[in-house]
Amino acid sequence: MSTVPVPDVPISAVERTTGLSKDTLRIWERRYGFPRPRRDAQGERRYPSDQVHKLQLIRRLLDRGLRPGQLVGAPLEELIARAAAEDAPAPAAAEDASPFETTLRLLGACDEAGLRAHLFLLLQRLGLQRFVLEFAAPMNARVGEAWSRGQLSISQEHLYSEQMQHQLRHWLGAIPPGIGQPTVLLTTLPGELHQLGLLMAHTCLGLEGARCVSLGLQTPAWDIVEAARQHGAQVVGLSFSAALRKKNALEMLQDLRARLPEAIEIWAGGALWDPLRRSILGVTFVPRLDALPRIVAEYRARAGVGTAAHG
Amino acid sequence: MSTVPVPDVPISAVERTTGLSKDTLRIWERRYGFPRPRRDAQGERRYPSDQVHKLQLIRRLLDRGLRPGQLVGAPLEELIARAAAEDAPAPAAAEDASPFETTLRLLGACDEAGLRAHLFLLLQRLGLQRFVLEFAAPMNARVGEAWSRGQLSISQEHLYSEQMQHQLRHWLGAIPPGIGQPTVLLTTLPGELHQLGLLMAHTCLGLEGARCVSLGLQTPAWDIVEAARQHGAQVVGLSFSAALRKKNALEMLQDLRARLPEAIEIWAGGALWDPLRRSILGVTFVPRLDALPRIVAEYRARAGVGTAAHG
DNA sequence: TCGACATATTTGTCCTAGACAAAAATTGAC
DNA sequence: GTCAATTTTTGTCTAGGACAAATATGTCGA
Repeated sequence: MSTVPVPDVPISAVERTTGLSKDTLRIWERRYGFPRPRRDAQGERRYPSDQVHKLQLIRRLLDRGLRPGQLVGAPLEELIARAAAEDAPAPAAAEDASPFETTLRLLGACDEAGLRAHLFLLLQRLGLQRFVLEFAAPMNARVGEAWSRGQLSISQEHLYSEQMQHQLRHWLGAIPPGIGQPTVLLTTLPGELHQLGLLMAHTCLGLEGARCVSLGLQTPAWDIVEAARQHGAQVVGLSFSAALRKKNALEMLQDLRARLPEAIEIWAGGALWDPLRRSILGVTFVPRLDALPRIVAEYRARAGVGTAAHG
Repeated sequence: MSTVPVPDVPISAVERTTGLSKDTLRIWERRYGFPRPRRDAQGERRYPSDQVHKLQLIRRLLDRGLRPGQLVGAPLEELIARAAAEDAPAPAAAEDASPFETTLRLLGACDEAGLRAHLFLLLQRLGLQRFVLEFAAPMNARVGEAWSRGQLSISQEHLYSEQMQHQLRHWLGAIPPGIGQPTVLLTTLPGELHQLGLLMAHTCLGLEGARCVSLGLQTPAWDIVEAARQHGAQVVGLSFSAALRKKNALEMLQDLRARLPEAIEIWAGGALWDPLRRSILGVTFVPRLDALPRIVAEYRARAGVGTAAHG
């Protein structure tokens, strides 16, 4: 219990905490009658915290594929029931002792030290490549599911991402700085917030002997073009997560393809690509991480270059 | 030269790449006559790329403290002249061989391998603590300056951040997982995009023997409260960069303070705090990283606990 | 010359309410 | 069942007006 009362929040704060745009919040109010914020002295919207919580719950359900029309107007109890209903099916399956289940259990318990040790041992046991391909990639999907199902909180998902990043970056530093072919410039387009996909791709490409230069998240298209030139990259590697809006992602990708010299390839991987794969010429889609070795090999055959040792 | 013409971009894309809100873009157009986008078949704004570039230049000048009224209406040449005028004073000073100058030179040359080696050697020479306090902290400021002065591109700044992150995370993994006092939950508020500050704080606290749990970037206030409870944190450590809007930052911080149990302290550090330091009760401001040892010591004295060994 | 205070200007965010296209769901034909 | 055509749903965009917070300018006194 805090002594200071939690004040009703303005629309900008709700946009921040729920990820719903101001426009969306206003039009839901107009169409569905919810949320129904109070107004301050200037007539501006002030959202009570219970409405914000309900909006966050709605957001989670939306991410699971439900539609606003059925959710936004519904009473809170129904939302909670729906959330519970979707929680039921999955957790029944699978062996409890698998690395996946263990990870989820440690996350659920917020056991940071245990998680760190678990990931470390797993990496040592599998080796870096198998750790990434056979554990990290499916584990990411599991964590994402568990989060959207409400079984993990945002902070627990963050904890997972942070620990996994530590492991990957630690061992990534041990890969000899590439002098091989091709030179891949790794980054994401603006708006993308998920680092893990990029880091895993970096690891896989590094293990294939490619020379990787990573710019981290959110590089604007124009700067990608500049950087590709400056680093002498033959390939631009992009990572996408489900969080990126489809429409925006497509536009940005087309834009980048148009600005980048044709000789430089674009390899795009990550989530959310089923409807988009066909639509852009000159972009190689990486369906899964374990396709990267093949794609690198094909590139080398096409470009007439060998591995690091021969290039 | 690309065969596909670069398409004019919609307002949402301009918002993303320039950081100027849609409202701002529209009102500048109304007030200053710039930008002046074309309209598509539906009457929606389509910004040509040269206008977007000019907007990015304006944005950079705004960050240096100039005001929109003098910039937005001005012709491109004047903006470039102004940018050049502000570039003049700084680069004259300082020894060329200092680690700072060397880093900037390597960045300017986009020499990733050289940068990596330089940082590695520097870290080994100084040790982790001095590397963070005496090199990384001032270097960050230098890179930020150089960027806002237009001497470094976005991609070069990203490269710096990425390499520095590698070094810090690599050696952070070597610090024994803390069992000491206090337990600090490290994260940033939503909207924050800069990781380095958080990582440096993590390193400093780890070296003081505190038990650190990092959630990475952008944890909503409510989830911070939850996570602090679950991890048994005595302190929530927050990192702020200059990019975060002042008003939003203040509001979010007040909100968090109100929701968090009084027994849990908030330590806030980073840029942009001069005007805000006094305004929030119950928040300890960390003026610079090298103040952390003192703050930790004071905490221990106050709480009547020793270091890790005694706690 | 400098600081403190009152006034004026600048500037970003919020408001309303209407329009429309892309995405999703539904219907119909085969 | 599968594919195409239609309807509904849904988010983003538009316009100009309003206002308060941030910043600049002017005035006074030390």
